[in-house]
Amino acid sequence: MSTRTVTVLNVAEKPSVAKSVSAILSRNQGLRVREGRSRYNKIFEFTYSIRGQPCQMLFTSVTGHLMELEFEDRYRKWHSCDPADLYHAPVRKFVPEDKKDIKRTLEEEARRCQWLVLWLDCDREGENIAFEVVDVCTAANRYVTLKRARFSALIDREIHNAVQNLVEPNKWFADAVDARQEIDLRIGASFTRFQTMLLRDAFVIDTPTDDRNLVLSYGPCQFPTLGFVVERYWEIQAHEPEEFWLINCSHRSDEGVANFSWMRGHLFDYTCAVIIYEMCTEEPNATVTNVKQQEKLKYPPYPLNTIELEKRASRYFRMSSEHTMKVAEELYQAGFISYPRTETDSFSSRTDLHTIVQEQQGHPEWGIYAQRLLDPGTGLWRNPRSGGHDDKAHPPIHPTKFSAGEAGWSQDHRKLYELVVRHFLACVSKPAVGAETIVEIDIAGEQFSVCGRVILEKNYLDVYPFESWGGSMIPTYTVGQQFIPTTLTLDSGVTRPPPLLSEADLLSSMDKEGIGTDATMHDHIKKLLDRFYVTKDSSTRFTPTNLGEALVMGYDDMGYKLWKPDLRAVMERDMKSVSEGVKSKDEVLANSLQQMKACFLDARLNKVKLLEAMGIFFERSNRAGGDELHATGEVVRKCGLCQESDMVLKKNRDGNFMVGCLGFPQCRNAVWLPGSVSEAAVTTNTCNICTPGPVYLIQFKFRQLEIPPNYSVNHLGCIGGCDEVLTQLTEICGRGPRMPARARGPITPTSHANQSDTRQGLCTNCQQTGHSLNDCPSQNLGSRNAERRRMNQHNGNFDLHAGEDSVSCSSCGAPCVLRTANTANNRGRKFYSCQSQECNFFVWEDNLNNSTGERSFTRSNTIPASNPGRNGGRGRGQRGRGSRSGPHAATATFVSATGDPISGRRCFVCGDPSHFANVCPNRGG
DNA sequence: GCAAGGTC
Repeated sequence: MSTRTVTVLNVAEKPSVAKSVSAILSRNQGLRVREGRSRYNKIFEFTYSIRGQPCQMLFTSVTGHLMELEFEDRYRKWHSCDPADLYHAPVRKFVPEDKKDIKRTLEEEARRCQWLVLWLDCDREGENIAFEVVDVCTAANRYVTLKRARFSALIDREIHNAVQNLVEPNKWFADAVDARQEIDLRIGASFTRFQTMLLRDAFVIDTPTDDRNLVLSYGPCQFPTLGFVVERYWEIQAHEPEEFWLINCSHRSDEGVANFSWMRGHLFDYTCAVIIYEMCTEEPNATVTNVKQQEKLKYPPYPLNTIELEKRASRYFRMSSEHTMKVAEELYQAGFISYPRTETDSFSSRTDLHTIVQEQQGHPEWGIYAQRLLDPGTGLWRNPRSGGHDDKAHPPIHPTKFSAGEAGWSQDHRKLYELVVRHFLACVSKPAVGAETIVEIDIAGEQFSVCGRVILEKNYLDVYPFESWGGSMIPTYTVGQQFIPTTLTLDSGVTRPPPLLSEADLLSSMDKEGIGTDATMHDHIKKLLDRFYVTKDSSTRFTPTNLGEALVMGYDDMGYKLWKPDLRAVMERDMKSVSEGVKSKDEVLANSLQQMKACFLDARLNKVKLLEAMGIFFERSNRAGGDELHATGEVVRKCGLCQESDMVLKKNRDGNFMVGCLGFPQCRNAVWLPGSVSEAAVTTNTCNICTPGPVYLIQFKFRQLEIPPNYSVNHLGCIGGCDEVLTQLTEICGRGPRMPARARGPITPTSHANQSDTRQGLCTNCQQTGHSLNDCPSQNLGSRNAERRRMNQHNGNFDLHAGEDSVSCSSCGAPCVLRTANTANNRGRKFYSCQSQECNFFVWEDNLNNSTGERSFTRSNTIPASNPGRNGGRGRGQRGRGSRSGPHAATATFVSATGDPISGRRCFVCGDPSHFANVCPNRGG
């Protein structure tokens, strides 16, 4: 061991780490600081001893990556080569202009050093940056000795331990990043050039930018992010509202009101609901069967990491994630909050949490709370929970300096600082405590329940007003107590589509699927907005633009998952293999690029899919010569929306008919016609109902196999809104162009609030353009259609291929045919349908067999046997007489749980076929 | 003019 002092160049990934580590190692003794070439990256100097070796330590930093990857010059220009060449064009790493000063500092300092110690973040990117630093330093001084400091937190013990146990840099980690960079560059550049050059000039793309400057970028992170937005949008469009029924019960006493909920939730079968409701109203006496009292805790949030900060700022303040990170960065630079880019959501046991709280005691708004927190007598303190993530480099985001507001702060600086402080104080507080009482009652064998809650201690909620926990008082009940409900109603509702994705939803999806990193997610979201792929409304919800939807649709029609997270997931797995030494960088690169090139070439062969998808939304540009997709058709009426142009009948390339406004794209009024239309021609006959006229009638011919048997193949119809046949067939068969085929995966009925803001001009009832929900022509038909569905459950597209398994209709005796439903909710489900056009009988096949599952619970024509007590011989004489064996009827007779045949057309109280029992005037009570 | 990843 030489006793001669060696000079050691230490390099951290960012200035803050250089400063912290220098302070720890020098113990703030003899620490000097001087300027480097870069104004942000200072150089700290102090003496230290590494394993007995006296060292003159120089500590500086970079700012993230020092180098970028680019194609060689001759491939840089867009028209310099075929985009497919970019999969093998030579690439090089270089130091960009704005990093040259850091490079010069490293070169100058390296020349006078014997050792180089790499203090970059201990993750893959950090390891890669370490090798960039090594490249620069060894080019200036090839004799320098390389060492890596491996640390897991910026705390004394870790740092001293790291410097006394220096290791070798990990090439595998760095290789993994090299592979990722190269794949991202080649895929991104090739697809971006391809789709931009293919589409930009071929269509009139109405974006706020000059067409010539429009870039239709593709990237392995931005496209899956776009995919999340489009997928949700399609889910909303494919949603078929479904009517459901539920029984509500309330009870008012001297102590207040209790609103009981039906424990079945709701039923989709009206007849079932009516039967049960009937039983309840006939024996309305309620018996309290259970009173459950329990203490409930509402826990404070986990310590704050980047994604959570972005999500909460979006939810509480509607700040964009990009703006949040900008403001957080400024607060960090000014020393008010800790480092804002961190995955960590648990505090190290060594963090001095009390001191952080102490600093906040003087704040006019939360100072008192901080004082209470520190007073052991209050018992308010509780050690923070662990969220389970630790990036080993930074603590959770927390306040680092007291402020009651600074002169230069904007409202957003104040809000974000307040969020960070209140979140921190909440984390070290006790959970809120509530007392919950759940009361269950039985009415005629049906169970109902209500929950009351009293907040006993607010605790953390006192300092965290962003979260709330509602209390609700209910009267006192005892088991066995009986009462007559104040109200007992049969109510209806309709399933709603899920809402558009909010910024917080989007961040969650990206986080879950591994798209981007905590430091880049907001960039990808911003990129979608900058590229005009999506728009964001005032409640931070995202809608794809026509451009965004068309691009995703084009690749989807090719059958590629380029807009799904899968590609990124595969790359992530490959990177992991490289970083573990399981695969080599070259192997992964060769394999991955070969596959992606094949995919690229295939996509280019199938470019017509992209063109077709774009053609649905955009006019062909004259620049590209001609407009084959929008040939002018016959005039049907004057457009009621723009009141300028004519609406004409058109046939799209995919064979579907529509009536669209010639003012397109300025006016987007359109009526989509049923997908089952095979021929359509405008006649000279006019409608004498629809205004403003004239509205010319259209002679339609439908494909027989695609419409229910009780509809005629030929139909003279009106698109003005008066034509119920057309409306029904549109509902049954789906609209022509695209939406029915877009429903991906099961669409779960949800009860979210009505869609407030979908794409402009799109009706939320029928999803067509040209009118709003309020004046939707299908709106008033909705209830009639629901009624029709109840009467005649032929609510599907029918495939008449399976005719052999026939049974006799129990209603009229005619043969029944086994068919397959083709609606979104029942696609593939078999049912028997009577062949007689006069008879409406049908029964689901799985109700005849012993099928099980939720579907039979919610949509079955028989009452589920979830409540066997109901058949206990109560009610009117005939009820309970039935020979029902299990949850499903064993014969083709359409029966209720009680065994009663159900005609579906008469009132159960008076037998009158003109109404149902819930509105029967003879029902009484 | 293209990606995504660091960071001021």
